[in-house]
Order: sequence, then structure tokens, then C-alpha cells
Amino acid sequence: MDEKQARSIEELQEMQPDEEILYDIAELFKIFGDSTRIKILFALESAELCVGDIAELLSMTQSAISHQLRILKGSHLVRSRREGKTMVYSLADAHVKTMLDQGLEHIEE
Amino acid sequence: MDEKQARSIEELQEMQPDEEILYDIAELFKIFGDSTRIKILFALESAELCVGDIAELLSMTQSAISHQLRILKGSHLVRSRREGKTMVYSLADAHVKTMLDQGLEHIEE
DNA sequence: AATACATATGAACAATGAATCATATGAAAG
DNA sequence: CTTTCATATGATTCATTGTTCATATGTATT
Repeated sequence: MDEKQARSIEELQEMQPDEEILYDIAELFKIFGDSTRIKILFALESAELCVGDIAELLSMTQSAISHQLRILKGSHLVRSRREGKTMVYSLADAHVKTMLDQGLEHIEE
Repeated sequence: MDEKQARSIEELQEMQPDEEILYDIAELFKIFGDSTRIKILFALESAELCVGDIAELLSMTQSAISHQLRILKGSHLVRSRREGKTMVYSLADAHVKTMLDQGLEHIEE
């Protein structure tokens, strides 16, 4: 059932998710589509970290990391909380981990 | 178990997947990170399609679609076979569908 | 072989986006 | 309140990339 069969263009058009949804999905994947952000996310899968530690871990500047964290936070992939002078970042939810693992799985075949 | 705990930078470095793996994961997500490609992949989830039909379905030029199909094929996300004058494209494997659905699921919350 | 149809490809252009640099904001300690 | 430490931000630069246009390749039909 739900076998791929011959269908008209019109039928297909109606089956597709809304333009806006498709756009949002692409936007989501775009966030994951940068190695710096991927590294940050995988790091946060191991531990909560502050900006400076992530920068040291990835051997990158604090500024570069901060810029990327801003993007990740804007996309609700990470959370942050203040702890004294430092900001502690962590993955926003389990879904992010699922996405990362899915990507890893696909690569490792 | 596997609780997030305080860890040294050195420990964290050892826990991370290889640089190359992380890069490849980012590259994979990057492919999904374009709305044209997402639309193509979702279309192919419904049916096998030739280039012209995809172009018509998405109201885009044949050339633009062909360029994107080339990228998708290079990343092994779609397959193609010749059928007379037309080339029929389809999703490469079930994993691609899983990724798409994962993205859709994350968006629809 | 010549034509028509379907797809692929290369060059060019425009837009996007990541890193850098300089600087601003914010919190805590003296 | 001034200094220091941690982070954020704005502007700039440079590279990447998606689309377009023109054209090439490939297949079938007559």
C-alpha cells in the first residue's frame, strides 16, 4: 500500500506539504549544514558548556562561536542560562540529538 | 546513566566523532538545506518522476532542476534510470525518507 | 541523416553566509 | 566605581552557491 504509482502533476501538487512547511524544513537543515555548528551541537551532546570552553574545544575564536550560538539559539536548537559571568549552553531538546544521530547514522554506512 | 557531567576539555575532545565525520555530516545536512532540493525530495517521496515533470511540478526551469538533481545524485540521495528519452528519478533509499520525515516532524511541533 | 524531444552542462551573475576585527555590553571582584 | 573577565554584536571581507542563459549531449522517430 502507498506504492509509488503513476500520478498526474495535479495530484502530486495536492499531495505535497505546504510551500511554507517545505521552506521551513530546508531552513532547519540549513542550520545543521555547517561543520562549526555541527561540532558545537555534538559537543553539547556530551556536556553543557560555556562559550569559552566551546571555543577552546574547537580551537576557534570566541566571536565565531558566539555568532554561531546565536544562530543555534534563534533556531531553538540550543538553550542558554547565565551562571555568574559565563553563559552555559545546552541542547534545547531530545529532538536535536535525534537529528544529529540520524545524520551520523546515514554517514557511517 | 550517561548523565551530562562536568568534563575537561581534553576528555571532551576524545569523545567527539572525528573531524572528518563531523564535516561529512554537515555536508549531508547542507544538501537538505535548500528548499528546491527539499521540494524535489518530497515530490520523489510520492512518485518516481522525470526531470520535466519535476520542473513543471515546482514551476521551475528544466535547467535549475537538472542542476539540483545532479547534486542530489552526487550525494546518493536520489537514483536515476533512463527510460527512452526521459530520465526517471527516485529516492535512493529509505534513509532519505527517514531524514525528511524527521525534519518535517521537528517543524510541525 | 535530419529533426524533435529530453536532459545535461558550463559560464556568469547575484545573493547568502561564515569568519574576522574592533568594540560594546554585562557581571563580579577589588 | 573601576577593573577584569566573559560574552555579544556590528561591519567588513571573502568564499560559496543557486539560478539563468546559451549550448551541448543523447535518444527516438520519420
